[in-house]
Amino acid sequence: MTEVKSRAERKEHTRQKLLDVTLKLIGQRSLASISLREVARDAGIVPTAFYRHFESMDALGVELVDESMRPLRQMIRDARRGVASHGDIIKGTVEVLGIQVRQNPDQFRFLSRERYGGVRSVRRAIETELRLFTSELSVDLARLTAGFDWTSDDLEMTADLMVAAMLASVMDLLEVDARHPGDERAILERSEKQLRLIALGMAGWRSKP
Amino acid sequence: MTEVKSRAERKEHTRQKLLDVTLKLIGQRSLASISLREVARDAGIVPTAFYRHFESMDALGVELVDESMRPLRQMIRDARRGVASHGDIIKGTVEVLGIQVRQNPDQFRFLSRERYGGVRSVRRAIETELRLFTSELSVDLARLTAGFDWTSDDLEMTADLMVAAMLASVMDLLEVDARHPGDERAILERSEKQLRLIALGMAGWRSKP
DNA sequence: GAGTTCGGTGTACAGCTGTTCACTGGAACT
DNA sequence: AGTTCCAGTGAACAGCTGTACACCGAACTC
Repeated sequence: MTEVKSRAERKEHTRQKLLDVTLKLIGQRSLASISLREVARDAGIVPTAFYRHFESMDALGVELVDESMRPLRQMIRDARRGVASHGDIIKGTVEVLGIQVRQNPDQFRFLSRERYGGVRSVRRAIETELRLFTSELSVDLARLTAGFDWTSDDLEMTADLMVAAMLASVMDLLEVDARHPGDERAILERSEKQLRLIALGMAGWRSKP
Repeated sequence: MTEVKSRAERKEHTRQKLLDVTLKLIGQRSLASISLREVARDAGIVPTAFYRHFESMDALGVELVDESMRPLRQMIRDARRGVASHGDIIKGTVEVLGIQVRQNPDQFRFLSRERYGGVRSVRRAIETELRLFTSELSVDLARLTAGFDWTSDDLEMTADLMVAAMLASVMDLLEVDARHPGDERAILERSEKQLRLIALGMAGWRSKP
């Protein structure tokens, strides 16, 4: 049994429940079509109590972006650790990607649903975080291309392409969950090939100053 | 003045108006958050008359996919014609992409919004059309790689990567409309570089049987 | 121990939603 | 000319929505 005592703890608890419940609901519909009352109901509180935590559903959505980005950030860390131990960067990265998506489907679904689909504020929050993700990756790429005088612009461009490719795979992964697990492997293998193709392109690339 | 006479013509006219109005509304919000009454109101029709044309908003959405795919199909044709005359495939393709997005922003916005965001039936309709688009592209790629014994699987994989890259650019293009037109050029140039990077990768690729 | 803070409650209201039903008036068919 | 068809009407419905308001009672502060 989890004993809850302090008022602040209780508040944090229901706040988290509101976020969790919304994430669950996002699994089937878009944020814009989820009502404040519905979220409150599923969280076991009265509608008006919702305002004790967020001033609107949009505000909750923005908070949810932070929450959902955590698995993505974890992904970077895992992937970097994987590089050190595993050897094959690409294989390791794709493996980590598959694991994270399988472990946090709701978070990834939320991000892909609302990235272009929803309210402006949520969209911008996601785009900002994703840009951060891309520039982190381009830092890693800079390390790999050290000595080949890549411009930072070309590094960004390449990182952007890789992120686009990986996100497309993520979305494909999310669409097949009900079907055979074989599809998952197929998608991950294709993703690996795509990244390998890009890496091959990088080998032949010459930055123009 | 456009004179309308026949009953069938009148019906087709309001039907088209319903589709147009919905497309306009999608510019700001997602399909799921647009109400039947709102669409009917903007089309100058009483809510119940809506059912004379579509059995639900979801059904209208599926029709809208067809409607919105037309610019994309046009894009393929233009791009192919551009290849014949222009010489540089990639430059021509990206040019066509920029033009089509600028000319049909609402259609592209609808597709990107609802591709992952909305109702299952609409999502599936878009995914189906996009798969068609990808396989068309892989046919073109097959022609370009003739003699290098690429497997059809690898052709699909590459086409998929290219489509993902181009769609990501489309979405970026849609997000900047209010800002300076310089951003548009920057996005298109990055897109061109990305496709060139992939092409470079293709040159070094060896299909494994 | 008295007083304050504050998550959560319950009621209430105006406004919107999808869908029903019986209807109308003019084009289309015979 | 008489009849049928049918896109569009208008009123009515039950149900949902966000939000305002006064209130409670337990955890906190002093």
